[in-house]
Amino acid sequence: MSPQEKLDTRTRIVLAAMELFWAKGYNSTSVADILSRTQLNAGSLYHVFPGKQDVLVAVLEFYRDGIQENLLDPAWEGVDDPIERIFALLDRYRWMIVETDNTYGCPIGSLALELHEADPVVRELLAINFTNWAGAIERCLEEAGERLPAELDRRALSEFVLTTMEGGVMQARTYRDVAYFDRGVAALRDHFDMLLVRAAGRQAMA
Amino acid sequence: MSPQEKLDTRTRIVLAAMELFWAKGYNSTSVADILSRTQLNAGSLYHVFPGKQDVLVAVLEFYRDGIQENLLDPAWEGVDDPIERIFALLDRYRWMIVETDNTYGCPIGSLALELHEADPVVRELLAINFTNWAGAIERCLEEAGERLPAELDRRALSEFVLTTMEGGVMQARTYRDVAYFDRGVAALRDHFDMLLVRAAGRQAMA
DNA sequence: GGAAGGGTTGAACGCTCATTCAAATATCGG
DNA sequence: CCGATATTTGAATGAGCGTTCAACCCTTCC
Repeated sequence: MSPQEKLDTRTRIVLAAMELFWAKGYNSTSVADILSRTQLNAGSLYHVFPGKQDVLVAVLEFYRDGIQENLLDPAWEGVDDPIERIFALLDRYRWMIVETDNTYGCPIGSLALELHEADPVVRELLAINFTNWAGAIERCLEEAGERLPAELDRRALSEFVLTTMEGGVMQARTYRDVAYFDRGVAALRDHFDMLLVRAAGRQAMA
Repeated sequence: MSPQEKLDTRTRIVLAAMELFWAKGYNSTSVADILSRTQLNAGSLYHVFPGKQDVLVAVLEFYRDGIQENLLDPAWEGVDDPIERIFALLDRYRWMIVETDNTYGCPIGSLALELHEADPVVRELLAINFTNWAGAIERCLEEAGERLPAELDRRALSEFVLTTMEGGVMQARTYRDVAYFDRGVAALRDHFDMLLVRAAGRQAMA
C-alpha cells in the first residue's frame, strides 16, 4: 500500500503536484502527470479543484503553512545561536543540492521566474513565501541583538540572505557544482563576520 | 518597412525569439509566436533551424557574443573606476526593472530556472553566459588591485555580485517593487565598503 | 432496503503545439 | 536566358494539452 493511499484525494493531489512542480516546473507538468502519479482519474481532480492553476495555489499554500515544520525546524535542530541558525538553514539547502546531484532548485524561486504572467493570487503567494522565509531570518537577526550594528537594516540583510540562497542555488544548478553555492555562502559569512567586528568595535567604544 | 526586414531570416528569428523567450519564457513561447512576430512561415524557420531548441541555442549564443556591446559598454559609459563599474552595471539592471514596470527578469537566470531538464548544450550555454558576466566583474576586481584585501577570493566575490543581481531581480519582480533590488544592492555596497576599509587598514600597517 | 448525494470513472472534446513536406518562387552562376 | 540550387509557402499531421460530463459506485441515513 502506497503511503499516500490513506490520505484524502485533495492532499494526495497537492503532494504529488508539489513534487512534480518542483522537479519539472509548472508548465512542464501536465494534469495527466499528476493523475498518473496519484493513480486518480481526471474527474476526481476536477471534482476537488476547478483547474490546474488552483492546484498550484494549493501547493503554494502548503509551502506557506509548512515552512516551520518542514523547513525551519529540521534545519535548526540542535542549533541555538541565532546567527548560526542562518547558516544552518543555508547548510540545509546545501544538503538538498548535494542530495539531488546538484539539480536542486528552490521551488518558490523557480516558480517565481517561470511564471511570467502569473495570476495575482499566485504572485501574492510566491511573495508571501519569500516574506515568511526572510521573516524567519529577520527574527534571527533581531535575536542577535547588539552583536550586530545597531544601525543595520535587519530587513535588508534578511532579504540579502534569501538572495544569497537563491543566487547560490541557481548557479550551483546551472553549473551542476555545489562549489558555487559554497562560495556564495562563504561570501555571506565574510559579510557577517565584518558586521560582527564592526558592532564589537562600537560596543568597546561605549 | 519594419526594421527587421533588411536582416536575414536567421537573424530575424533570433531577435524575435530573444524578445519572446525573455518576455514569456521558453516553454510558453510557441513556434507560432515567433512566426507571427517575424512574419515568416513555418518552413522558413525549419529551413534554418532543425527545431525550436536550436533557436534557443542561437539566442543564448547571441547573448554570449554580445555581452560587451549590448550590456557592458552601455553600462560603463563614462564610468572608469572599476568598483563603480560594478555598481553601474547593477544600476543598469535597476533601470531595466523600472523600465519594465518591475516585471524585468534576467533572461539567463529565468531560463536557467525554467529549463529543469535542459539539454547539455543549452545548460553549458547558460553556464557560459554566467561565467562571462562574472568574469567581467572579476576583471573589475582585479583592476581595483590593492584597494581590496590581498587574500580576497576575487572569483567568489564576482559570483556574489551575480548572486546579488539575480536575487534582487527575482525579488523585485515577485513583489513588483524595485525597493527589494535596491536593498540588495545596498547590502552589497556595504560589503564592498567593509572590504575597502579592511584593505586600507592592512595597507596602513605595511 | 432504498433513496440521496458525495465522490469516481474514463472516454471524449476542442484546442494548441512542434514539426513536415510537396509545391511554388526567388536567386544566381554560366 | 536557362538550369540548378536555395529559400519560402502554408496546409496538413499527429501528439499532447486542460477540461468536461454522463454514467456509475459507494457510503450514509431513515
